Amino acid sequence: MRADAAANAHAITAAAKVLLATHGADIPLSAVAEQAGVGIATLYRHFGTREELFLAVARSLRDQALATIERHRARWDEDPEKAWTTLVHDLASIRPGALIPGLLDIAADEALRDDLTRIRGDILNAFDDVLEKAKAAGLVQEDLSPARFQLGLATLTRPLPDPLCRTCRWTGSATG
Amino acid sequence: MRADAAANAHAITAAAKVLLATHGADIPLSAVAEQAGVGIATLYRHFGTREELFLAVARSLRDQALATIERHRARWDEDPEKAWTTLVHDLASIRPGALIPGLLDIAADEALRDDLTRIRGDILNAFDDVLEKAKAAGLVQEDLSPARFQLGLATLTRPLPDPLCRTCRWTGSATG
Amino acid sequence: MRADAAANAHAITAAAKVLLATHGADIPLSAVAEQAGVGIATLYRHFGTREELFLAVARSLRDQALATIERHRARWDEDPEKAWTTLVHDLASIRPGALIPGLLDIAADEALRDDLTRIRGDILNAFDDVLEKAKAAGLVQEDLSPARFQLGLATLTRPLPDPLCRTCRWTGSATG
Amino acid sequence: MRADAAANAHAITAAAKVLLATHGADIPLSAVAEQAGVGIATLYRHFGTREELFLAVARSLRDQALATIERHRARWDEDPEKAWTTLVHDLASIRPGALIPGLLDIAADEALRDDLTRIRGDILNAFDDVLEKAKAAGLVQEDLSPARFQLGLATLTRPLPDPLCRTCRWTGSATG
DNA sequence: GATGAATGAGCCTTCATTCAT
DNA sequence: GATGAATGAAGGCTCATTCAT
Repeated sequence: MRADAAANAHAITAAAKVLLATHGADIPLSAVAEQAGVGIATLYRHFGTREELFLAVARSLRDQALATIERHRARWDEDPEKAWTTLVHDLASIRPGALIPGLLDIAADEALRDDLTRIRGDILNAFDDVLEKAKAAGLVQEDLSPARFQLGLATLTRPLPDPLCRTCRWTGSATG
Repeated sequence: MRADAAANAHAITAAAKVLLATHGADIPLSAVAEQAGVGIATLYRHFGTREELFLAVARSLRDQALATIERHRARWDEDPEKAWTTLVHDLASIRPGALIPGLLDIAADEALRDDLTRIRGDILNAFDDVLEKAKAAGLVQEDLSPARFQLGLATLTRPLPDPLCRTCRWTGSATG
Repeated sequence: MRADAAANAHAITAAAKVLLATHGADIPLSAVAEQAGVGIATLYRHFGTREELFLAVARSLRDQALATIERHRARWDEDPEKAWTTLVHDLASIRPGALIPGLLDIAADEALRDDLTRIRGDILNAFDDVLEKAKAAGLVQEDLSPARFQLGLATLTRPLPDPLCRTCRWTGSATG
Repeated sequence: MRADAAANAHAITAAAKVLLATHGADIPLSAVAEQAGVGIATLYRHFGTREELFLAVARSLRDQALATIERHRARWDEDPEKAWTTLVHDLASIRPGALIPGLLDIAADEALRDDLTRIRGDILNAFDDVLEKAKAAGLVQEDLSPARFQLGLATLTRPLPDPLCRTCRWTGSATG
């Protein structure tokens, strides 16, 4: 039964990640539960509050980001520019921006703020390393802080609230 | 009483602009009405639907943008770089990103899509002119399309949903 | 100006009659005003309350009914059966049923009940006459009271709330 | 809790039947919920939309009607006239007219029209049988179609919108 | 542990009615 | 006299959260 529970918890965060990335942070939690294939009560049993769920998603995204950085560590010496470019691309494809509005709610919660700060610290530390290398290779401005870099990633990957990315083409030339 | 009504309509769009810019597009319309100092029914009398209100805001932002561009036209010959920089800054301070999610809803509405397209066309035309000059002065890449430029402005000025920009400082060095 | 006002009042009751007959008594008074080509405030100036408007409609319908009866009086001696049949048909085409729900609201109002009773009395009196003749001619049951006759007319002419008399054919053979 | 839920669903349709029969189809659903002793959200959980609730009521009325016809089947051979009279009386006491305005809304809904048609078909079939017998016994006109018979029942049992059946006695002699 | 059911609170929208011009 | 504007109250519906099985 423990395994079942863990599997459910995982399915729930996975579902939340998918729905957050596509529809933004305003999704009904019942939609997350449905997407995860569990009942709404199960979701609440595992995460207690909406904020805790989002926090779990944040942890998961952090782990993805750290793993991504780790994965690129080797390539760095071969071809710094290539390494940096693909790293940024891969980090962006995690779509950290999707979580921002949700995380603001967490930051508003006295009790959860510290958890969030810790998660963010992990990320900033990892960014620090990698930015050093990038700066050494002359690939980014000297004064780009980890926080600033993170903000940029988040800003650029915030999802539109969904409905019709099809109908409404805001982009002109895709490469412009 | 015609004057009163016009004043109210103006107060409502002004309130909507403020609240959209700070809290994003998910605000209750009752909050807009309250901020404007009118009853909710007055808001609906003037705008009929949430979409029409947002469309009015979009028109207002367009007018601001066009006026901003106009205002910078003179400076252009003196100091192109300065002109371009301040123009971009001023356009960004209109915070076009605040409206995006709201406008998506409009674009979803068969009946309002054309209005939206027209508004956007006005802006793109104005951007076209100004981008030509900027390209001529070597200030932007040759292949930056008006649509792409607009997308960039909007992406970068999307507001956080609010609660506590105080508590949670995502930015590191402000200039980084 | 007096003539204008009277014309407006008349236009309003006429509009109310039309809308009541087709959509039932739940119509917005603003729709009545619009149909009459006047502002909503004009409607209220003339009728004060929704109930008074309906009362005016009731008076108008009463007048139509009385006039109808009068009109048939002559024919009675020639051909009683024909007279009775066409009379009933003509009375039904006034659609008294359309007003019933509205009149119930009036009857609920202490102050207006008497007006309503008086109007109804006029009708019942007229029915009394005519029913006597019909009974004498053996065209209706002896025990049909004026009130009962009126109730029957009203019941049978109550309008459906409108939307789709087209889509939904409740009637089978029209003559069955 | 499955049993509880079913009991609630039943209580809700029962409440709806009562309120529809007495106040007509314009009742607030919150009143239905209250009468059923449940919260408004419970009503919506069970029925989703106002139309679905009314459809459930329609099904219930159909079942009552079919059961009523079945119940009278035996008596038919003994005393056809008595059987027919009491049958009609019992069918009328189901007050099918109460639902008409509500059903019109359903008929307007593309998705629900078929359900409604099916329910109605069940009733018409049952009427067909019984009308045959009545015609054989010379109790009704040969050309009375089931649809026409149903229409008559519905027309005659449409409830008044309520307020004060006490104050306002539209009926004269009850038997006239 | 998992689940569906229940619920109140909240936002959207409409309408009867009043007011100022 | 006539008008459009303003407004609160009410009903429709959804969602986060809790409870009982």
